[in-house]
Amino acid sequence: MARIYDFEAVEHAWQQRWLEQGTYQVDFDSSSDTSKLLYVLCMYPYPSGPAHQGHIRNYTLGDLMVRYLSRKGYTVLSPIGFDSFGLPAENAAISKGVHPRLFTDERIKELKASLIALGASYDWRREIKSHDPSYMRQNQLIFKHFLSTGLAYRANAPVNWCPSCHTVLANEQVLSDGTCERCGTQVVKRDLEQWFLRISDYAQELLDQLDELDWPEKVKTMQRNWIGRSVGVEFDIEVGRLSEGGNALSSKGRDNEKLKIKVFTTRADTSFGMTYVVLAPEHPLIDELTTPDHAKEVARIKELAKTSQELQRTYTKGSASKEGAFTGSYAINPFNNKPIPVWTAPYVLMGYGTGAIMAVPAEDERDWEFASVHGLDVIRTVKPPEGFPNAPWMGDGVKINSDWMNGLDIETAKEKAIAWLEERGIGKRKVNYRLRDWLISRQRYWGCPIPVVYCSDCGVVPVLDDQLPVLLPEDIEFRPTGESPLALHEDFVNTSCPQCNKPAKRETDTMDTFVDSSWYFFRFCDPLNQDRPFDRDIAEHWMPVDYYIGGIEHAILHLLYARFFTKALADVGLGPKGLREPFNKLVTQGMIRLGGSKMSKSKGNLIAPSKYFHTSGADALRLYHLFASPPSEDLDWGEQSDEMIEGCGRFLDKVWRLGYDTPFNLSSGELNGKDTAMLRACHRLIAKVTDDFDRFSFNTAVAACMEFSNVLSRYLDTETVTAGATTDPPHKDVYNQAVDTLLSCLAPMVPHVTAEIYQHRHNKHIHQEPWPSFDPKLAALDMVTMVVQINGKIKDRIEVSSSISAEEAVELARMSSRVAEVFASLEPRRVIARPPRIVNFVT
RNA sequence: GGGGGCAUAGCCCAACAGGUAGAGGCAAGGCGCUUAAACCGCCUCCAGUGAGGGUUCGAAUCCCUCUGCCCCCA
Repeated sequence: MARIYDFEAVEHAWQQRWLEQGTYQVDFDSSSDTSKLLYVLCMYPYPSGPAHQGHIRNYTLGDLMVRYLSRKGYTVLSPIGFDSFGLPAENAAISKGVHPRLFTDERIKELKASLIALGASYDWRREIKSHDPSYMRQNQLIFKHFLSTGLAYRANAPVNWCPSCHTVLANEQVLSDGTCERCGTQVVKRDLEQWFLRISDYAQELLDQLDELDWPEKVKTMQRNWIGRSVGVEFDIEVGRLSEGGNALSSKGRDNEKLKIKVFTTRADTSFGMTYVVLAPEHPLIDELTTPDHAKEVARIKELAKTSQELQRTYTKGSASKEGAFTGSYAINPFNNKPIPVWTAPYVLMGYGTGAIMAVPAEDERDWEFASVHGLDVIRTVKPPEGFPNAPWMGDGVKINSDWMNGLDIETAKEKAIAWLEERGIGKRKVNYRLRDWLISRQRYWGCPIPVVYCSDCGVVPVLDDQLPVLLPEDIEFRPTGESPLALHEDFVNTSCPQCNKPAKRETDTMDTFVDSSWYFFRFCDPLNQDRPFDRDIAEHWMPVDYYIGGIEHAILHLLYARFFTKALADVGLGPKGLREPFNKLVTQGMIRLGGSKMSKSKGNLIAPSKYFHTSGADALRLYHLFASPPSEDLDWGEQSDEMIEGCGRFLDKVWRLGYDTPFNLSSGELNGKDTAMLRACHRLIAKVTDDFDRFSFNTAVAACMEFSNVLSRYLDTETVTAGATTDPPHKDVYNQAVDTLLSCLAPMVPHVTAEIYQHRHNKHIHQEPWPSFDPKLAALDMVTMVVQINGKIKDRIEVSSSISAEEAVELARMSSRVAEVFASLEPRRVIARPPRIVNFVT
């Protein structure tokens, strides 16, 4: 399709100019007016090669905000970097034999080229790459701070282990049937000593401070659910003296030490309905409580738990969820001193609460199903509504079968039950969180090494600061089995103890890449700092991020970890003291879909944006992304997308035609009615676009510009004017103002073509011009159409002044012929007037 | 299984505090321009808002039920 300007040349020239002149470089200056500093940030990308449509959408939105806010007089920090550690690079190394570093650097180059070709405005001096040694060094310094303050610790935790590949798998590498994605072998759980960050210490604060954030409610809700606060009680259940045959419990005869099972419940009111106890198969007391005649069954359950994923274990209808085994032991319900059987089942997880539950089948769905399968007792303690079927009842009701709780409501009974346990020293009120500590160990090569050394004499010793960063060895072998390459690298593993200098072993785990992305926004404020991750004062001036723009898929993990890091950094003295939250306003963009599913590399349904740079240009592609749907909605990439992008290109051609060459024969006399109408349209456009930008409604801003261009082209009537055939030519000043207004409003969205036309017209840089202002009086319409209704049915439309009073409006409406007809003989019962829009008569 | 979002013309989408269902674009068709075509300009076509109920003078908008699609959690 032929275009009237050479968009590739124009776009390339401006991109070079912005790069060479450092147009969007900003610096912190203690004299700057801090109220005029803004920080606009798009989530930094994982470098997957040339940009995909999701990137284009994200970085177009961010760039628009940067350019718009700059012109409103703010100093806007707009950095970009690359989240460059991660599994894909390592997989490529295994399958293609490319070194992850080369692979990654190549892809960063490609992605960076796409971002430049998109015309996005960044302060490139601040570019960060997570795999850059200077970034790794600071990452490791932060880890050491966390280690010395107890925020980082080591503990045993189960990992997904592929027995055939001899390797640890991330959850996403385990298929839904529990097999290894690479070799198809059944994955098992295996305990490993691993590193954790104590995010759970911050659970309450992470929950509370959500209230203050200008984030989409949806994201806040997801985080609340993820943190999963529940209030309840933790109490001990003694293991009793009865065995199955009614004989004294044989178990190792520990008379003086009664065995106790600790359970957590949010429904202490149902304690009288507790008919059994279930331990997680990994529970430390399992072996002690299992009697010899049940050992085989219990062993089977333990094995089952090892090989199933958490999802399968807890899923109500899942195959593993109803499995379980009796241990042979009995516990004593402290409320009524009755013996109840102790079971073990995979549906109870060791990682949640105490790893043991009191089971109340009558008031819990999963317990009910389990009890039905295994023939366990059910005792209702809440009276279900009349006619309720034979099923668990979780709703409100009066307590029954509960001794001294009978007749109470659930809330009161809960309180009394907790108090009862506390008085007797059996239990304690407790707040429990679903949020668990963050496991950051990855048994991988392409990540930031955890900077510690294991010495047989000194134990766990952090690597000295002056020996940081611990770098990844370059000469590394990647086995197709996926074994951790670092663990196999003798020179890397064997080192000396920083304390005693004796031979020692290096930690071979690397950090979860979410660690890298949990503080990069701080580093952007002070990216070259060698001594510290960043200077606190400088960070304090830019932080928090004013607009954080990124995909909804990061609603939970990344955003929660980044919030945690902000608090933790402040608490260990690295971050700005009072800064508890990193992202003030969050803008989440919807996904790009193709054929109903998410467009992604793994699905192989990418439509590469690069071709559009050549066929329609970056401006047209940007405009399409802004125009096609509101940012937060998903965008379906369909057959019409190409046509719409072409349409956007046609619109830019039109803008070029309207503005590049000034037509001849313009008037310079008095303004006539046509001229003032055009002038008012200018003010309306500025008002509309400003408002739309402020509320992230870019699709309507584009539409307003298109509408305006139609008005302008009708006003101009180019053909007639250039032919000199009109007796009523447009006014020169009005025409110029109209073109400049259009360019000005479009500039943040389509930066190249507007810059080019503006340069030609005024020899000035449009992106450095102030954002246009408007006169609200001129922006308002003076005449509007008022609707006259009778009983809500439209009877007439009248042109009225937009400032009409209610009385005048009713009077005019009554004079309307169809209304006058109806009300010639009867009076309306009611008149509703909402000037200047509507008058409604009710008979 | 639980929570959330969305549903308006053939398609993408507007309608901002309940007040004229249409701003803009894509596609289709027609006319003009042209030797012809493309480009360009003008015009036309097309829905009563997923279904049903409720509140209201008035509902795309608020409430309830249902259906479909998507997302998150289990």
